[in-house]
Amino acid sequence: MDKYEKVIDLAKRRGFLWNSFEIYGGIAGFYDYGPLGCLLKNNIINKFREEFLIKEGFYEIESPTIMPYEVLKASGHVDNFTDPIVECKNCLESFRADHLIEESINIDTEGLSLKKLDEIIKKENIRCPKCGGELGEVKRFNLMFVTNIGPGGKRTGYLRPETAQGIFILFKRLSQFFRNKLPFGVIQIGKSYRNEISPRQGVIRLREFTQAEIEYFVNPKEKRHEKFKNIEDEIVRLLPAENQINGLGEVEITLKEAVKKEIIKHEVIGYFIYKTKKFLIDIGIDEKKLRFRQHLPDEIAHYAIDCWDAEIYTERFGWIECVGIADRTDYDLKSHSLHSGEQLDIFVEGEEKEVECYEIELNYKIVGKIFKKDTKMIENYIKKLSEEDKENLINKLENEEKIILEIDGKKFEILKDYLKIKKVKKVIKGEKVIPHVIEPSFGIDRIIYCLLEHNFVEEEDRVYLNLKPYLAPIKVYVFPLVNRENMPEIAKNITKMLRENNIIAEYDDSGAIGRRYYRADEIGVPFCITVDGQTLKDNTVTVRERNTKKQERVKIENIIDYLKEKL
RNA sequence: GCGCCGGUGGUGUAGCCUGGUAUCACUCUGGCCUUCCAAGCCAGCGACCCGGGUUCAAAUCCCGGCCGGCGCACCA
Repeated sequence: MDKYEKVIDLAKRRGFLWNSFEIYGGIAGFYDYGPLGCLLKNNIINKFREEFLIKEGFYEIESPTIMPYEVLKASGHVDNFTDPIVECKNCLESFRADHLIEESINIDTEGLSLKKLDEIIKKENIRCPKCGGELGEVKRFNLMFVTNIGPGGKRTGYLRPETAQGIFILFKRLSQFFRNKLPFGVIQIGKSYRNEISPRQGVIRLREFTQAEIEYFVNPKEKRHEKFKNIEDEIVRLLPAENQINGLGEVEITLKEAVKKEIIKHEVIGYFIYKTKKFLIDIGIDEKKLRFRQHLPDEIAHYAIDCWDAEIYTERFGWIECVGIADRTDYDLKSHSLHSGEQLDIFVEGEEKEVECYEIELNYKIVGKIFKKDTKMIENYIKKLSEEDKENLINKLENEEKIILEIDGKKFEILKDYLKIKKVKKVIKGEKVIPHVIEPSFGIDRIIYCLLEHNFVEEEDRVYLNLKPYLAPIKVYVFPLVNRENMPEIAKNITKMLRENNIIAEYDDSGAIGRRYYRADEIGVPFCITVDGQTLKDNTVTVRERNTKKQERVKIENIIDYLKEKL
């Protein structure tokens, strides 16, 4: 039995993780969180909120998990989140088109279009490897789950493949919420869906999984971070792209140096690498089993300029990607702006500059009488002119005494005295920019598995989960040492008192005391309270700490304070 | 999705080859006992992955599916 098996076995037996739909045979890629798993997951997510929402001043939003076609079209998922497949016309079996070609004629199909793949199959007369039948057209298999919105299936929807898009499309609302000041950070925590071809490795690769994503919007010209100097001496373990290419290993380096040497592109990414490390270590990931690996040039998304994965070491799977930290630039906002027609930018105050420009107003007394209803149209036209166009117009008017404006197919003759032209000096305080977005994206399910594995401790005579008290699903077990002399009643009352003080506690009086300790240890209960003979005399109980097994006598009336201090 | 291997109470298993409804241990539940780390005693709950075929009869043989493991592929 390897460690993975031991951990999953424990998780299943004790109610952390279960295969979904088990009584119907199960479906790969789906897992249920049982009672303890759910508590643990919520505790982790709350820690995430503490670290990013409270301490960083980010805010959380929650958007739908079903998204209309347009959103995913704009994000590129409809077109690019796909594999090319081809179906046999005879036996209806599906194959990866690119692989079929590579196998049959041994050429590289990287980057070829569907059409091209189709042509190759026709030209080379590639046939079904199973039955020899003719192959159909090459199609895309999209890894998104498709659904219909509303009756009649008129609108196509998809289950979101990432939570990020929900944030991007709220950009206008969000920038207003943050009073139009960069930088700002937005969090979304929730389910995402990918119809994986062959999900395996338990909870590591799921079709429905929980992401906690941050989109941190920054001025493209300002990728420094105000808190970087506080953390720049922190040493991190990095595996830069260059080292991977040259077969070199990891480096231990301060963030300051990594940014200075341009291993890490800029301070913001550096800062999030620090925050990610802090969060993971705070919840109990083993620091020795954590590293940050930079994406290689051929694996990084084309729109990203730097990307680092927090990788966590597991005994069975080796290093697995649990967090991705990417600078996605303005790709998403630009794309949504283009497709939606909304301006997704923000005004950034910059250096004060004095510029000369013209102000043009209509001389309404004259113009109004002449153009009547069309006046408004001319007014709008003039307002929208750029500085350059204004200058051209004014010059022309000077030279030719009149100009003809053509607006919406109508022609208007404008004379010099129709306009009031003023040359003014204006102070410009900034410009409109499309923010860049730095995205740390956490795979919560993977992190939970790694956390369980790293904190699964085997001793000669017991197994325990070394969960931090604040993360442990159940905080306290309460036992009567023996089931007589009122001890069960006292223990039950203590359990009740703990629960009334918001401490999750369980009562257990079955079997011998050792067995109860064992059961509690196995699910990571940090404290066990035992009511014994002495309790009857002086109202004290023993509090036993999970890892050390050491006991301390505490007065019942002080129990709540005692525990709250440690949780 | 391909190839190989596997699937029996909650867990680990015996039985499968050579067809006749299932072994043992642990866990779990209730009780007794027990004054601090899986003690003991009594009683109890609990399983042949699903579907089809062969057969008087299928956990057992055959086929398909599902799930799991490994290898390949995939992982924007």
